[in-house]
Amino acid sequence: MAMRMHSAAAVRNVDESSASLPESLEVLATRTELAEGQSVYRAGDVADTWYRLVSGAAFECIQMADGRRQIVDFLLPGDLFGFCSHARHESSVEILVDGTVLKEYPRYQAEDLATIDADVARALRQQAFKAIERLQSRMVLLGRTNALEKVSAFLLEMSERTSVGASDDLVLPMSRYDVADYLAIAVETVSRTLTTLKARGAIVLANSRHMRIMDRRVLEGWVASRKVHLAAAEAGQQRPMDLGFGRARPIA
Amino acid sequence: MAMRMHSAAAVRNVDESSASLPESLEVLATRTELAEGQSVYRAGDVADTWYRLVSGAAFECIQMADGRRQIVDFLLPGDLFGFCSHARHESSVEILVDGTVLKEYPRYQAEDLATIDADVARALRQQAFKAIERLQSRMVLLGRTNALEKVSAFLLEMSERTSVGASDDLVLPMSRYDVADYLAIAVETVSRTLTTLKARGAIVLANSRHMRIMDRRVLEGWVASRKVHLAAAEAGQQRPMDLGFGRARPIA
DNA sequence: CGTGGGGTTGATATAGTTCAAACTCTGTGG
DNA sequence: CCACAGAGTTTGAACTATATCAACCCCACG
Repeated sequence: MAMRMHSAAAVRNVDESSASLPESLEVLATRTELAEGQSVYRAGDVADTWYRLVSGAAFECIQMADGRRQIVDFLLPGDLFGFCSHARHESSVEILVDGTVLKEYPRYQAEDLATIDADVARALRQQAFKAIERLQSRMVLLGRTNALEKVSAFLLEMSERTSVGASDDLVLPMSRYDVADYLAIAVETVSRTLTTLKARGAIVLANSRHMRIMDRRVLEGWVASRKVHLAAAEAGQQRPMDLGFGRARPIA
Repeated sequence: MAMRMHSAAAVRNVDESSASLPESLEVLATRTELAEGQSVYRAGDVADTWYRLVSGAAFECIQMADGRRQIVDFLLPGDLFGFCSHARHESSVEILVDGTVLKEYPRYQAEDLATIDADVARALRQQAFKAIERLQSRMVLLGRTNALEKVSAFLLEMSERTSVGASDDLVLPMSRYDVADYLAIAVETVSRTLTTLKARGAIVLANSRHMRIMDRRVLEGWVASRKVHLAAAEAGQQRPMDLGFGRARPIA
């Protein structure tokens, strides 16, 4: 099971910082450290715990009847997960890198606390709303868009989520297979697309997981799936720049 | 703008029933009736209201820079929407059928109420969790799966969400274009796929929006994207039945 | 040094997009 | 009341992006 270690994924730690969970909730938490390949929970398990990833990385996925899987989200430091409106989980969560640390919050204790502490309730609601928005953005990406758009947007997303500052260095904690199941394209297509982006000078690969973004513009140029009001805010010539064979549809 | 009326979409009313919002929240609500084509809110609008659709139908969509749009959700009676973690909306909501009724809840009053009334807080959280699960299921559908799977799953979803009892009659409140933008496939593909399903005896079309499901099994047979533990529960021979040219991948 | 998982690259097949045209239905105006 | 108009829908034909199949490379590890 355990694969060999790639250059220990340089994902920042977010201990108390970005997550912004009230202290009253934090005292309920238990700390756990897990190894690569271990699962936090599986589809069908009782959903009696919420989690927050402190360091490392994981993914949440849904297994399908025919053996395929869809990775629904990559979990990075600060992310809250394990929410479920039922008694049992519909998805599974698996650890991507050795030594991933997470905090566990007993669900019913936390819910009880939320009935008493309005701050806790608000924080939870806020986290849920954020999750909804992230899912919606991801739907846009999954739905439309071609492989170049998907991979470009993926790199930008990961860059934004994992980098400490505005670094252009990017270390992916997941394999090409994982990326493929996240973007819902074949591994081969992921690989080919990265090669294309490399050829266009958008990125440079140190090794398969470690890359540097050389030209964000090229990546952004492919992402037509930006929401309009955001795109509009960028002013100027933001029409998807012609990269040689671009064929953005006529603007309605 | 206003298109002609199709046989007034037979969508059930869910007045106080399924929604299960606490009475204390309900007293804040305002009732509004809207016509087809009107928008409830647009991307960029201030998000100071939550909504619940009482009767009729609407859709939530995200407009993209190149003119395409992704329909993120169809809203049917009982559905709560308008949640937003920011101050402004990232998506738009448009009415699909004339005379759609919705209730409006002032966001900040509702949030204040949630800090006092734990029932309100719990109901909101629960609704948010449900929304997350629905979005995840939809991601699975969008991501993988071919046109037949998408359309079949769509019909089953709509049948489940709109029918009062276990009726096999299905009246779609939306156009083929809307379906296409929901499933992220071309209109032509939607049309062709429906024709295929008709030819296979899965459905019968009264008119373009009104159909009857003749053989649920055929539809379900295409939906390999069922989650495993659900599919497993169905026991027996649930391997995607051979419909002539099925080509489910080998089971890992 | 061999093994095996991950990754890349190539050749081929195909599902779905795109372009184009015809058809259906409903509402409108002469 | 019928003809016209136009959106919505269906069907056809050609094209293409991506999946699929297959080979190969690379590197860590035993």
